[in-house]
Amino acid sequence: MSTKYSRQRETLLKVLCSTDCHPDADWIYTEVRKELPNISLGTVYRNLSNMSREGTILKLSMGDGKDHFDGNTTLIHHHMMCRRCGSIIDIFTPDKDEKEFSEYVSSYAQTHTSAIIQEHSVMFYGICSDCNK
Amino acid sequence: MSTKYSRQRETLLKVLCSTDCHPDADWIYTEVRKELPNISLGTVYRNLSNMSREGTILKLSMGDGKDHFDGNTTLIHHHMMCRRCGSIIDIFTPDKDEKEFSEYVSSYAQTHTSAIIQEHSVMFYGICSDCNK
DNA sequence: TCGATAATAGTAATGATTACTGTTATTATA
DNA sequence: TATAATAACAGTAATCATTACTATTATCGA
Repeated sequence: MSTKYSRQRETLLKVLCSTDCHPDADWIYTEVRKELPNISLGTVYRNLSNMSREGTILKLSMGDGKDHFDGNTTLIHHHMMCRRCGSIIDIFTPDKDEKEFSEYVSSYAQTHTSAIIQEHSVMFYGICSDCNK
Repeated sequence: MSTKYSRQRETLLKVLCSTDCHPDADWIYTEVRKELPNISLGTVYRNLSNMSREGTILKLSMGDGKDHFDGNTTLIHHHMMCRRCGSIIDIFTPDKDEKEFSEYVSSYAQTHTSAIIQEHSVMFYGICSDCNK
């Protein structure tokens, strides 16, 4: 069951990678339809699900009832959800700091449990700079 | 609009606090019905929502499509979801370490963004000790 | 005891996501 | 290039978690 090319998936990925707004499936659906008016919502969901499972994109569950997606997987960074406007913003940190941070967080948990820690995700909540003006 | 007592809420809280399995709304509904057979699912959701907003209980969004709840808010701890069985387990850490950890995580983000960081949640993913046997 | 109203039960509605099915597009191979 | 196998699709129905609505009930202060 090798992966076959599809224009739908290519376009979807292009749309997702050209924004930093961490959209949900419906936003992506709306945007992709501007280029492929007949794409189906199921196709959007299926591709988002497949690509996040494979690690091509990132799925974010921030507790607002729907999943958000991030096309930027090359540059490690964190996310904050604004309590006022609901937007999700990136928090970029220097690579060297990030390595240390990630190591600290995972080993912090690993030293206190007999389970095997494979991954972790850190979510921040607060007020974005736009809402704070 | 002061809060009035209700046996439904009391029972729900008692049920939630007497387990460490981080149940979802439906599990809680099933359990509470053993004591209050006529409680409605809406009442469960409304109370879970109210109590987590007030901080009486904790809502966990771990990315499996539904919310989980934790009645233990007095002892700060972390959570890991098992990739194999889906269960959520607690990771307890010494109080002094926890303070330092929490401070480190939030200041790590705060020094790299102009947004106001208010809270953070750290979720771990891996294989629980039961699944690792 | 009574009145105001918070909370409820029961049900309908919503919103996000998944499943299904017949059709289309991709790709390896003849 | 034609063909055959099948991955992916469009369109739609179904599911699941959650919220909204409404008439009734329970709490609680006066």
